Amino acid sequence: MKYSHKLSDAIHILAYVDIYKDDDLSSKAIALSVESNPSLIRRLMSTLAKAGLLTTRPGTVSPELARPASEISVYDVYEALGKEDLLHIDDKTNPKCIVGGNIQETLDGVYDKVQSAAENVMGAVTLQSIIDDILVREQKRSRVD
Amino acid sequence: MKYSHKLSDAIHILAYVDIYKDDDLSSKAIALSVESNPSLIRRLMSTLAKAGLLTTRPGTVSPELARPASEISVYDVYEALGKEDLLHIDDKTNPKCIVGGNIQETLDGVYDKVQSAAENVMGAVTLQSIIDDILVREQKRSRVD
DNA sequence: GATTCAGTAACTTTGAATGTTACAGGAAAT
DNA sequence: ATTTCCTGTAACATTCAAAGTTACTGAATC
Repeated sequence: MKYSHKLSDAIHILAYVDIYKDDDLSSKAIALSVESNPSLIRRLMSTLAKAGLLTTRPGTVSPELARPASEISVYDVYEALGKEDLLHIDDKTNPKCIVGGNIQETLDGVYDKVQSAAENVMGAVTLQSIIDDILVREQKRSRVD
Repeated sequence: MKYSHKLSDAIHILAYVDIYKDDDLSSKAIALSVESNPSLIRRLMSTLAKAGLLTTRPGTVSPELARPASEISVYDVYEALGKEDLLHIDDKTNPKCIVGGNIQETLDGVYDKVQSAAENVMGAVTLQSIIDDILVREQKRSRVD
């Protein structure tokens, strides 16, 4: 398939809303930063709002983080977007075969462990740390330029 | 995109080769178990052979694990298939923006940590443990049937 | 040399993602 | 209150990597 970067874009949006809180936060302005289109940004923002990470008011340009960036983890964003599994079993295997008939459940167990490990790391990274990292990198950039 | 289950199928093949080592190991027979087609199986087996996990001889039905199942990890298989990243950054963001210009590198760092955690778990799971799990499940199944 | 099957290349189909267009409705300003 | 700007959302189009398919070459065995 096409690779998804929904998670990256959602984090981008949240970081943008925080960093540019006193500037233009319209979907159009954010779309320019993401290099995407306003509709996609609104869709993502709507999802984030429904998950309680962002507050918005229809008709107004007023997105805000629903809670401090230090209390939003990458896992929260990942969860908001529907927790797309990282690995996928093949759910079409021959049940009459010793391997085909059992491997789905076996791999489910293995993939669950992989998934949990990944989610634990996501849970340990806050939006605030991402924002800080972005700002530090920006300072380094402007020093060189 | 379509979800990939290459990893699942590759593990399926290796488990099959070990469990059915005294039976028909033709790509056709394995395809019946995977419920896929022989060509796809051959492609995957070719990749596994090139990575040194499987030995084959052209023209003969003689696939064998290149080393004991206890010495092959899920990570080895994952690596053999090209280590497809689990999370993907959006590589098209506006470099003129504080967020767009830095978030790719920031997220690279975060995703690397997620990736490593996932790979560590994969490294701790052996093909042998998967085979054992399959066989145990099969015994339970036949007891009930 | 006929048959079987591995190995591989080229092409088609599938499906989930992003991109696009359009429109109804809320908010603010004049 | 009507104009303007924006959000929220639905419907549709496009993209692109995966799996599926077909076909061919060449190795091994009989």
